[in-house]
Amino acid sequence: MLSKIEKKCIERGMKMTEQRKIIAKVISDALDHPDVEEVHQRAIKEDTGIGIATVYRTLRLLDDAGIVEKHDFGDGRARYEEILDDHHDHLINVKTGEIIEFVDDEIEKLQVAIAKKYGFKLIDHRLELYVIPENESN
Amino acid sequence: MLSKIEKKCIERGMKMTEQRKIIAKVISDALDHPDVEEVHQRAIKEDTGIGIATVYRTLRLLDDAGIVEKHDFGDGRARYEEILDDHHDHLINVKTGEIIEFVDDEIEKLQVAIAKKYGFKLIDHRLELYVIPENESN
DNA sequence: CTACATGCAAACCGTTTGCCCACTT
DNA sequence: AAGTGGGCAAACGGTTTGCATGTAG
Repeated sequence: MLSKIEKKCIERGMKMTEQRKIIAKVISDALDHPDVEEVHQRAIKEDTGIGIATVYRTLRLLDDAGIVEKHDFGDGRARYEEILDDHHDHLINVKTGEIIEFVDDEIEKLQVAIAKKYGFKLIDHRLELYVIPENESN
Repeated sequence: MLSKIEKKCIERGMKMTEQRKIIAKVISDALDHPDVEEVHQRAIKEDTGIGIATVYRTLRLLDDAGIVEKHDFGDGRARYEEILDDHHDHLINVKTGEIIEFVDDEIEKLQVAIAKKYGFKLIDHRLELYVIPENESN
């Protein structure tokens, strides 16, 4: 009855405290890209005692373990999401802050090709499209 | 004998003080993507008195005026480069910190198409390829 | 039982801002 | 001469860390 994210944590050798379980669950349940503050708020709903420092520490651990991905969408704080099998990039509606996930195989391939062209191997990338609703002027 | 970056500043209504001229020149002369500290260091070589707050203020001004572009390559501080006619994206060698500029029209077009597909207009994007030398393992 | 995790508050670090003086226009 | 810009140091906001205590393995 361990969740799959908890299993991953244990595989990576993490000591699973109550707090870490809760934080892992919050991330796993999230449908969005919460920042640390938000993860903290959600965690607190399940166990009042969790400190924000623990959230920071755990999120870093999860990031290092390759279980979550840390994003920086340019608003000054980090946002997190669980790494699942499906890779995707992000489209950010700058009017509303809404974030849409998308995949485009062609772009993915082109990226690898570009890296190769310069003699490198692509190990990571960041592609973010900042957009506004089609009809609006500014 | 005004440099073209200075001309742009004046067009945008900036009062051109000695400090701003120097900072503009530093940016214009830069072949790399200096952070604020680095711009400050280079500026100081031409006029010992420039304060770092002025560098921050001027860089922000230049960014707002669309004369420079502010980048965040994930190392915790902002980096700047002059906006010229050539648009390009960045390839970052994570082993050395070296930054290579590249353009790929096909990727550019695909981005516009993706935004459109979701009903948006692309106003900005960020594409960064994090790479390592082709032969190295990690 | 011991090494490691937590909570709290203080420290950090890049960046911004208030204040008062200096300079551009 | 008037109003904007600059320098300094203090404030800020997100994140990290030292320390004493608690807890998973």
